[in-house]
Amino acid sequence: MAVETSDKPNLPKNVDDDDDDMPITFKRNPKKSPLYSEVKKTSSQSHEGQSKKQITDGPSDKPNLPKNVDVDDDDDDMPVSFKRNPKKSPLYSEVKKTCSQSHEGQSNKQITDGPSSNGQNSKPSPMKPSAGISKTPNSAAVKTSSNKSPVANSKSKPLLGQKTSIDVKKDTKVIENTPKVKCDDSEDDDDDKPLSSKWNIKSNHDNKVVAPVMKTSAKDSDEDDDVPLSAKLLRNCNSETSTRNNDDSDKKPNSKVQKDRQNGSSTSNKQTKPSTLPAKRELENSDSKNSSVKKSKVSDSAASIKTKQVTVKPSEIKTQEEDDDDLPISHRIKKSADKPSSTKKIVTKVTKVNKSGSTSFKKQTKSKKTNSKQTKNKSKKSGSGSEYSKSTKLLPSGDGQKKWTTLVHNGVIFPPPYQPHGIKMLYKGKPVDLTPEQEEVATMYAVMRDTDYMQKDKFKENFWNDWRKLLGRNHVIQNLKDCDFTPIYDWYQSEKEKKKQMTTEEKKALKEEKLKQEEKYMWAIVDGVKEKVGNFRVEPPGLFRGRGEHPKMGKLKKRIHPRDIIINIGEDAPVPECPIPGERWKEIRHDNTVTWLCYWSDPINPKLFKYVFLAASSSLKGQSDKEKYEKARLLKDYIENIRAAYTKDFTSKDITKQQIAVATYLIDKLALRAGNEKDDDEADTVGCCTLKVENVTREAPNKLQFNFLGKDSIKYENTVEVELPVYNAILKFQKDKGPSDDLFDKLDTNKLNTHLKELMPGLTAKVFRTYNASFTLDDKLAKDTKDGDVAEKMVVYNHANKEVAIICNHQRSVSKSHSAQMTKLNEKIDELQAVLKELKVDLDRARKGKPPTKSSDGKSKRNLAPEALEKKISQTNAKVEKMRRDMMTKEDLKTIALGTSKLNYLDPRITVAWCKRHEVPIEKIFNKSLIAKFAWAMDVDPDFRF
DNA sequence: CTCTCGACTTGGACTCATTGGG
DNA sequence: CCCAATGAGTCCAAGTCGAGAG
Repeated sequence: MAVETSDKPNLPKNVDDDDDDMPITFKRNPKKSPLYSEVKKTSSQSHEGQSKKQITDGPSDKPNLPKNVDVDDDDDDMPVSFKRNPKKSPLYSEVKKTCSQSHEGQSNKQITDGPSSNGQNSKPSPMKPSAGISKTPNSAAVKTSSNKSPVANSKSKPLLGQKTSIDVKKDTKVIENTPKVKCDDSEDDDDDKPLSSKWNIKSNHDNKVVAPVMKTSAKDSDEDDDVPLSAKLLRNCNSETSTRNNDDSDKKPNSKVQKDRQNGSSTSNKQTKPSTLPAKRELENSDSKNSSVKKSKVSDSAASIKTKQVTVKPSEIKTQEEDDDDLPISHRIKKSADKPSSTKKIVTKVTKVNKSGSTSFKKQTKSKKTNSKQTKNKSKKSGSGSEYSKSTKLLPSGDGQKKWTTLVHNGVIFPPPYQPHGIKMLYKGKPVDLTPEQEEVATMYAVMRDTDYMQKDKFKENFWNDWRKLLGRNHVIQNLKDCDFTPIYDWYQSEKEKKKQMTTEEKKALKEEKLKQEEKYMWAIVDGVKEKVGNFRVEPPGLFRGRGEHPKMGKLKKRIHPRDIIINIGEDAPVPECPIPGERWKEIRHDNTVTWLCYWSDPINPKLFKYVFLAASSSLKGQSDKEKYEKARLLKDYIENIRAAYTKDFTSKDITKQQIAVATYLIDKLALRAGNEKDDDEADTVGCCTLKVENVTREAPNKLQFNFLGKDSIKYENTVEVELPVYNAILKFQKDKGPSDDLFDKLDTNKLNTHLKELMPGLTAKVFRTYNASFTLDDKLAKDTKDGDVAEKMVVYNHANKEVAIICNHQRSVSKSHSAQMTKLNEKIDELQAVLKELKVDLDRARKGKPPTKSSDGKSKRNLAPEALEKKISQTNAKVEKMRRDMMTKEDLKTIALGTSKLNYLDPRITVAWCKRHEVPIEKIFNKSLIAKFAWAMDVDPDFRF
């Protein structure tokens, strides 16, 4: 059983192996119906990751299974969505989190008063109800659900019951008690039972009735919903204070008053003194004092509130946390567990994460609700409509939902002002005087001499246009051609050299200095928990380095000032002091429906913004990451029917439908990106919906050759065998069009996604990438992992990872030294071969009692026993083998980037569970930052399957 | 409905620090 | 111990996608 179970799920993709073999599937199916369903699924998945070029898979897959047929039939009659939804709908809604919540979220947004607030206010409004898509009912649910679970079931049967019950309990607890203590308990529970297990379980159970996933969510949401994660965290943190969420919300109203606070500048002035102020301030006293002083407007109540909410002192936090950071996660977890009461109320990040992780999905749901509620309260103060809020479960992940309750941070750090070097460049051979501003830009250009940009006319042209504006019409310098930047370039090189020459100590000192300056910007306190900030450094000025043939490359990206920056921070938090004397922030907002801490508009394209977010290891990011993977897993339940549906539409008379079907097929099979429309002032790249006729070449009888530039102008080349109807449809779409016409002229990403959403709640084009990537990993690992040592298992993992990278077309440029390295390795191998040869000769001689030959340099060698020689030979052989393998891998991976998929597409729970099952240390696969980022996945059940 | 805005994820290259083989 | 290769971390460009405005 076991075997079967495990196998089944995975089967599908056989990239390498046997695509055709339906046999396998078939064989298996017969046995267990449940399994069979799984099999089927798999089979349907035909994609193959194979080498980029070749993906051949058979279309055949889908058609085969009997079951499919059934399904299909059903489906055919009604839209897939229909069938399924009915059952699920309720659940489903939960999952989504919907939002009917229209409550206000707005209030938050509110803006700032600030003088400066130019028009910017337009933030999105708060929450919109996103409509829950209740519309789509599903009927297929039953089937689906039954299908999937087999695996899980078999595995965890015993556990199931248990776990489940536990879960429930846990949840309950949580909900009910607010007290921190309880929370802790709950946490513990969670820890014991990995999330995954929960999920699995649920899904298993559900089987017959409802789609697993959904159910889960439903459950969760119900229970947990009331208590937002953040709240829990908060509690923990504050436990001492005994502050609760409620308090917060209650207070809010008051806080609202504060709203009027001035923008940072004024505030900052007041605050000015201690730079650290902000950080410290939340603390108890400091606050009260400072706050009153600082914020003229802040009401006392507000201040007090503040105190309560953020109990943690930043400084303290830091210390603790920092300590923790050094520890391995596991330790940290433990530690945190221990910490509780004694230490401040600070919850370590890890703890938090775990917690969230365990329940995150649900929690999230609830948190939203709660949030919305709170928000409302805030703005209006009254309305607690909890019920109301509840109804709004279905929030679209998008926004409108409250993301935090309290947010404290110190803003951003600016690059140092330009230091003129005074080196004169030459114009027509003569030194030219430049103002510091002119020199700064000249230096940016000079420094790029060695890059490829210098070969591009567009780059030079754009640079010249911008620089010329700085020089002024009548400047000596009249054209770029006669400019010689060499002196500046040389100066720059020597500066670089100097830096390199610094002693380690000097470097260290410098580093420390930098750290000291930056430290306060590195952390934010979100709902009482200290979290790392992602990019707190404002981008320095420079020349725009667009990728591919970007029309704006070389343009001057001007310096960003505080007056360009909009700060988002808790109402009760001190506005960060403006680091540049005499300047002030553009605007201060208190919008808790978004996660950014700051933003400014992109100087190159004012329509775009640059945001400062929390780091990937933050729970806010972790939560959404987890949701992403859960959504992808949900797709697993729908994929069969979705495939059946689009297959059916390959021949639809409705051209739009047909295009949607084919596009969906390509996205599913090839993991193409959606392909939004692009402006003319962007590089000309495409995704699925924007494919041009010329990007796809047909090769009879049924192959399609793709060739286009995708995101980041990375080339996508692939020839794939497709199902005949697809081939014919492409033929039809290309007919009577020019090479640069849109292949899918009736389609855009909006329509496509709208359609996808009818098939599955929350489904969008990019979910297929996540799904296919994670599914492939899970499948490959299950299929290919054999007994062996860690190194061998790593090979299996890396191979699976590589396959995913190929599917997703994650490329990297070949390193400059690649060929040199290969040559070197080859030489070494040759050398070793020579040694081998000699050793063999010596062995021969030794066996005959003769002395060894002389070594190449004429020296005589030691007389070795034949056994010793044999040993040496085998060692050398092993060495050669290893080198060969290394070379192959290196050559193999020279253009493939494994990191991207690991970071963005592979559900970490697959990896963690696999590591647990096969006793591979997780550190072998995830580095420190990945472990931090995936903290939410670390307690997954070893039986977890995607 | 379409277009634009806004927020957030994805992604390759660069930079800096660490590592490990000679 | 030294240096190149590796790997971690940073940077910031370039996508995706929801939602509101028109």
